[in-house]
Amino acid sequence: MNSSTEEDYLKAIYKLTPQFPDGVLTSAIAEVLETKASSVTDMLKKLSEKGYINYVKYQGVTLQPIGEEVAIKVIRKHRLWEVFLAEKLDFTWDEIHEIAEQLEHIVSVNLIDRLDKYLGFPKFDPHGDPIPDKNGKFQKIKDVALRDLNVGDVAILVGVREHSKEFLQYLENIKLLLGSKIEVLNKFAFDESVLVKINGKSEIMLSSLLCKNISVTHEKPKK
Amino acid sequence: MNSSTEEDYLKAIYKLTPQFPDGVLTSAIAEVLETKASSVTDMLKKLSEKGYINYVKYQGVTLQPIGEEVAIKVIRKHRLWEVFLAEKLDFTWDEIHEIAEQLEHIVSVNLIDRLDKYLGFPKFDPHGDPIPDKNGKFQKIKDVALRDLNVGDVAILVGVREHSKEFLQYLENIKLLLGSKIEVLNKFAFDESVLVKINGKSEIMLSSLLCKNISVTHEKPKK
DNA sequence: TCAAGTATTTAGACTAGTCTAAACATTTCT
DNA sequence: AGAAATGTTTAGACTAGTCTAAATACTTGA
Repeated sequence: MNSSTEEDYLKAIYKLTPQFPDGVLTSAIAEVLETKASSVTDMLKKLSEKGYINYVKYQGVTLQPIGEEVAIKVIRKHRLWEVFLAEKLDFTWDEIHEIAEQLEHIVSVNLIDRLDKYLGFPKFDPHGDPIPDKNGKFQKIKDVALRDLNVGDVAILVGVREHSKEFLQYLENIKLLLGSKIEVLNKFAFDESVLVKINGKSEIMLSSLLCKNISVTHEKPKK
Repeated sequence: MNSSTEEDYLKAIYKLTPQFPDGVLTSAIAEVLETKASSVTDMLKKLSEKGYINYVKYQGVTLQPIGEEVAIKVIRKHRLWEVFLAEKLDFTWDEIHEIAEQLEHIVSVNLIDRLDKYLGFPKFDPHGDPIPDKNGKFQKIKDVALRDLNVGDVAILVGVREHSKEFLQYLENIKLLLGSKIEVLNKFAFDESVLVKINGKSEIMLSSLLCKNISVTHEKPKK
């Protein structure tokens, strides 16, 4: 059994792995967990002794299969609870994350599979991120940043790459939600802002930073 | 903000208060929390300093209004989650308690009120215990132990006074559930066992211990 | 290649919660 | 009332996790 702190570390390492393929750095973990590097070092030693990770002093850390399994399970729980909060309890995009941060650590053999069934085995969470199934498998969606579309392209919003309250609240405000249709009307090179039409209705100018953090695809993801 | 350990202590004190009206004893708290008396003493000092309880060395402890409020909130959360687990996820009577023990500590201003609404503002949990509303008010049901009925009495099962897995599993097995109709056919003085008919169908002999822990009433509780 | 700068680890201290063993109160029994 | 039994508290130690400050390793760049 792992403590919820251990789970948080494993999840953080898992999420950072794509950016640090040959070893996640201590400082990167410290930053996402909002803690100090020295605390991270302590925990890495512990997780290494327990066999969850491969840790070489000063060289960063990679997950062992068993550690990845734990991380994926936590992510599965997190995302299923997010679906529950959004669909059943009508929480908005920006509210669900921090509640799910707590719910993801609830321990029960059956609970999460029953919840999965109750929700109809959803494949994506409310932010468009894929939900691992019972066996830890999930579909990787081939998405692209809104920034990389060309004028005239039409796409569907399938995910966000940033989960801050401010960002998500802004998207809710302008009604730019999962599944929204986005047409690129114009792109302005000088500040990299993009003029789009949302769901064939409202036109709005999106900043460079915004466009970098919005994932879109030409195909609608299958539910 | 209170830690979940503090919440557990306040809840335990609250539940023990009826048995110890002028001061819950350290040893009683230690027993229900499955911990040592010395640990309890430490925590009582802390809760006392924080103003949640009234603690006099060697004299036991009573709740301050603010402590009672915290306890009732935790109980509200516990019981609402139990309703969710039983009604939405089809968990059985004996499984829901330990999952709810974890869920009761989830912190969110809105979560529990939304859950309450989603469940249709239930007044009783799956064990027949009343659920405090938003303001901490709840109906006290006037129940009586099955043991105290007379031959010929007919009653409805409205609650249980024991929450062990073994006890609850037994009741599930013999289909003696919340709302079951119970007719007292005979009482045997030598071992205080009772012969009953359940829902007008099966006849069964119930032991003294069982009858002590089953709460019944002549009126059906209003949902 | 070696000095300077940056990142990481170690050392030692702190908090929350727990425990055992010893000291101290309270209750009970004669 | 006083001794014995029981219950409670204190003292000191332990674990998990965190922190600051100092020491150490790695990286960069002249």
